[in-house]
Amino acid sequence: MTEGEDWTDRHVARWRDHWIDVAFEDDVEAIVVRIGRLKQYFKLTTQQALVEVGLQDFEYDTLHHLMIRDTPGLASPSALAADLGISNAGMTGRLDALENAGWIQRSADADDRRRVSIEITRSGAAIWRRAMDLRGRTEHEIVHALDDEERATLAALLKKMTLATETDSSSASRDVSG
Amino acid sequence: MTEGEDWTDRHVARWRDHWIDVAFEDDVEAIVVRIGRLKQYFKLTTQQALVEVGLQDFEYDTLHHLMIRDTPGLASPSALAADLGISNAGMTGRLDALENAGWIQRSADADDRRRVSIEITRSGAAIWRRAMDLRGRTEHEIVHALDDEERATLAALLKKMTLATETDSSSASRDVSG
DNA sequence: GGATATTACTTCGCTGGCGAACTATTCGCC
DNA sequence: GGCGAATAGTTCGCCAGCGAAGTAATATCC
Repeated sequence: MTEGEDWTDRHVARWRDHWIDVAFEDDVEAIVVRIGRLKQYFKLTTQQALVEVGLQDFEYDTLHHLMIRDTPGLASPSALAADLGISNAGMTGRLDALENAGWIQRSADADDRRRVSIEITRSGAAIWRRAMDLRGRTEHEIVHALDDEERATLAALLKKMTLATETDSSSASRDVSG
Repeated sequence: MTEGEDWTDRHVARWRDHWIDVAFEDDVEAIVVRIGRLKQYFKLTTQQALVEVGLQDFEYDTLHHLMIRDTPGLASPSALAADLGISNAGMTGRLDALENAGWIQRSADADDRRRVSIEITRSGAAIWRRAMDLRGRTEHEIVHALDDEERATLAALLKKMTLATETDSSSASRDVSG
């Protein structure tokens, strides 16, 4: 249809024959695989950006989710863990690291002393911003392989699918990372 | 434009104001985030499928990549590690586990005794098939939130972007998981 | 043809994350 | 108002994966 083949075209072509006894449609497979590969690509470029600002993956991930919540820069450990899709135990570890680096601050809640409040520090917010900025560049570049109209179409089609996942009452529609 | 808002709509709306001093376009962000969320959803449903067949994530991942290569069911450890995007050290660990479970078989190459050949066993192929089948169901369901024409459009738009990532000469276009 | 480099894989020490058990606090209810 | 259940977070033991060093075989070059 357009110029060349991408990895997925070759993948699907190679496998059309093998999928005889497995429920399989190439167009579904092609879409799922391309989504996976794009995500992976974004992940790789994000990692490059993180190296530049001196941030590890899990550190950025945590700061990012802390910032994009409805109460930016402020959260409880368990709420943040749920957003991130990690266990509470893992959360404790991440917070130890971040607190140690001076990017967040733990403080005990006065009213309910079981609760701990996580707050981003000035330097935490600053380094997150720097990472965001770098990360955005490659994403911009790739997504702008499409023109304005195509981007709008793509966004709408993707949304139709995300709505399907989010409406789905099953447990799999639980919180998911951005 | 369509019925409701998805998570991403709310996310972008919430953040439009905060991104003043960061290079940011909502349409790019919306696309990137939706891709991430769809990938995450597929990952979750795959995991559910894996629980049903009694396979761990890394086991399926390895068997899958072993099967979808140009030489299905046959590979060298390092080639497979490259496909999977993991280190050779990690590969050794995975192969130990898979060999132990009887799903793959290691054998020394006669010509070059540094080389090891990995081959999938009958039971390895069988369990992979079962997992594939289950995994495919949810993916089908979600992707079929779109009609035939929409799927074709989506596939083409995604391909335009994957081509951009794969053409990109930078190191980030290295092999990526499917 | 023998020293040196390269290649293919494995072993080692360490780290992030998980589930389960634990601690401390608050809620609910009679 | 006091006892059992629920809730919030941390500690503990374990596992998968990483980078670096190690081992063994082959390639290269004088």
